[in-house]
Amino acid sequence: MTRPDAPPGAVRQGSLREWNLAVVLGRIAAADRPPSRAELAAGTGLTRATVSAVVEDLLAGRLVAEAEPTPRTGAGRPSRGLVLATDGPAGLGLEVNVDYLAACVVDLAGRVRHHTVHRADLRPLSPAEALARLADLAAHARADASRAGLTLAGAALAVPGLVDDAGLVRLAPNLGWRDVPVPALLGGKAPLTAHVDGIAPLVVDNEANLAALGELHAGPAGRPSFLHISGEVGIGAGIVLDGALFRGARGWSGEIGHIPIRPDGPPCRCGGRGCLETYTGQEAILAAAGLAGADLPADTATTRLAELAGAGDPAALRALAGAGTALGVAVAGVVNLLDLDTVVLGGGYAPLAPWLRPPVLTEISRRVLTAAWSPVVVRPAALGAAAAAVGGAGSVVRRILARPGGWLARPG
Amino acid sequence: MTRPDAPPGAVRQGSLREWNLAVVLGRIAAADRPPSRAELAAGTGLTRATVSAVVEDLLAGRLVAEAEPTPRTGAGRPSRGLVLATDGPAGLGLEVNVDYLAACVVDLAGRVRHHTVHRADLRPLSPAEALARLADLAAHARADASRAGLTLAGAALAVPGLVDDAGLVRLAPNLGWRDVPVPALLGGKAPLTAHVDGIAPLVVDNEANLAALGELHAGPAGRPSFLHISGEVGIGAGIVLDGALFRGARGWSGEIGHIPIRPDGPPCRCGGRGCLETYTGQEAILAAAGLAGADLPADTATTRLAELAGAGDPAALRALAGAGTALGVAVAGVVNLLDLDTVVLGGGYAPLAPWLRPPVLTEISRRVLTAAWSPVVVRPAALGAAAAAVGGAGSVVRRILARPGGWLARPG
DNA sequence: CGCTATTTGTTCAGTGGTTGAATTATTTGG
DNA sequence: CCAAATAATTCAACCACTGAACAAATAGCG
Repeated sequence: MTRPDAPPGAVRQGSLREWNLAVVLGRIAAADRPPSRAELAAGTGLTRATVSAVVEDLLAGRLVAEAEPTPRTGAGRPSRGLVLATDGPAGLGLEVNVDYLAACVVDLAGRVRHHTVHRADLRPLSPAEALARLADLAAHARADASRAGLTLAGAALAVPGLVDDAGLVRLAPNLGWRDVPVPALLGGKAPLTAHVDGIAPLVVDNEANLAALGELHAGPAGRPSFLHISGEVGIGAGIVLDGALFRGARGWSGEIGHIPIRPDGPPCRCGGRGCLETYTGQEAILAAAGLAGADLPADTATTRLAELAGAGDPAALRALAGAGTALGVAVAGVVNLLDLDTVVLGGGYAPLAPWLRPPVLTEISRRVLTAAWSPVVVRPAALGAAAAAVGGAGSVVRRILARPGGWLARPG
Repeated sequence: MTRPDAPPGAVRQGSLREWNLAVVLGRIAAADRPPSRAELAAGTGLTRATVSAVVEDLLAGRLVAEAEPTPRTGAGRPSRGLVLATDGPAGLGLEVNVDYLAACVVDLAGRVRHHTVHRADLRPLSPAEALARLADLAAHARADASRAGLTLAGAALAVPGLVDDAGLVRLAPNLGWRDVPVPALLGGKAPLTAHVDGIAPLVVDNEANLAALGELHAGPAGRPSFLHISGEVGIGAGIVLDGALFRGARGWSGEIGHIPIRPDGPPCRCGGRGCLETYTGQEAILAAAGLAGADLPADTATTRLAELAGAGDPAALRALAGAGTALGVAVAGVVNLLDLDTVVLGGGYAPLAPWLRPPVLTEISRRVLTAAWSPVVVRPAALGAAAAAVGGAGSVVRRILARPGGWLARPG
């Protein structure tokens, strides 16, 4: 059942050590309390001698550190717990969205060590201007990280749109961007991050994908499968299957907004009819709640809607119930198809979760065959607003954890 | 982008060789013409010395053989091409379905070396009786394989229903089975297959899953993503993502039949309303075509429907157009969500593909955002009726190819 | 026919990394 | 203060890969 796929590449001599570095580091990262070398040996099946040698490399490379000795536990020589270093490599997470910019730094242990959000309507700005502002935030984050002894090993930028492999933003409708070569505009002058073999200096990715990754790493260890729905102007989803983000054949998975709800429903700007977005998109919900004309920034309008619903406003409640039912119909189909056990309401849906959750659950229990056996969890996202930036930064450090060889081999 | 997941297990000394055995074997399996040791060395990055040593192990273990020397090619010592052995391990594939039993043997190279189909209405029989008959087919297949010099290394049984990890058939509605302990009933007396470390002697799996695996292995090499739809009485789907079958959080993925098409459509036996199955299930299509009362076996009825449609019968054509449109609506949602590039019409849909394909394509082009960029292929299944048995047998040999160590370490 | 160029496959000393057992280090308990 | 217990390190042995030299087998050419 595990890894039925053919091995991708050959294994050369040194790969052995590289692999075991990753194994031991992964165990340290996944442990709930600092493990000793002996426990690592027992857990991995390696000998204590090997674990000692591996750990020595990791200590020298500032990837792990020895924890403070614990008070006392039993007889024998006390163990020295190992923890992920908090003064080694870190990831830089960036986000451009319609009404804010964000930058954050996440260390190896997954802790957010720096976080700045710059609120502003980005739509009037050109991509170059917006990215120049973002570069300022990034420089500030970099300086802050440096003061804390952290080295930025890579960066990930979240964009609300379709991105290709080279970091070209094909289309970000709500920003009004089209074919924007982000890496050239952002990293133009000096490189943002230190060069680390195997880590891309800047990855540009869809906001929904990175937010889903953030949710993945914020949650418990394991290999969960869930759907993370980002309800913004458009509705995007990040799909995590067996603990890995699934990007699709061309990297464009997650277009849940255009799942048909009623084949002959209202026309959608995608050309189809009755797509989910026409029922549950931000504009549709606000219009149904009577907030259409207000022309507030998206963020404010959602907050307003939540306030109205909390106060019992009938139009707001009706709008949210209708949206939740449509969302539930779509989600039920997805859960039936993929057998997911968790659905996360993120982005603009997170603050509306108290009102969206019940109708979604109703549709799931009505339509999902296996819901009776084992229930489906529907919950708001654990990470807050700028989840995508945190998720992006986290994806950088996760890659270092998965392949520490590149970091250890660096000149510095 | 490759393997961002943490390494699952530690790497001990001997794993190195084991891994390289799999790498070299995988290259031999994927090559379009028998590769030489030198070509393998160049392709894998290993030294010729290492490849020679690895190949020696594979030859000794009857996993590969040296091909007949080719006429002539150029200067230098002639190379000795390597091919997968056709007298080594093989997989046994079995299938229980509503109106037939099947058994087949597939060798390492993926060739079907034995295939028996026993047509009979299985519904009147008890599970024990049906499985006793299947055991006869299996014994015959085993004897035939033995005569050909093949050793059965494992078996896979396809069942049209929900199966749990232990091989217990929770529910197979069309067979009328519930909580049937298949392994105990089938393998009761003597083991079907030789014991091979790392290969389960008998895997019981959903028919749609194994049929999708068959389609995966019958297709070109690579890591494709596609949806394989088995249209029988119920509609199941096998989901292949990045070249691997996706089973879902609990192993129950693929319930495409209960994707909502119209939230307020006709009631479905699942308890929901307007599920795909109520539009495109075999019963629904036959009823719409006016073949409902005939009470033919499912297989015959489908053939009849294809004949009528081929002769231009208006009711049949109308029924198929309607079914295809509903199917297309569901498929469009799936393709939007998962960014698949291929949809395979299998099972009972394969013979109906000429009529189902056009409306499905219409809905996709109308509703899938990225269809304009890069088209979605909709095609009938390459494997015929008993695709699931072949797929199951193939999954056994694929596992040997992926982890040859277990086979090589066997006592015999 | 014999020689050279060329490519394949094997042999062998060398090396990196793991193994297993012995050894050292550090604490608790009597 | 010593024995028991557990943690971590040291070291010779071993396994698998590396690199280079070597043997094998063929085509081309005079």
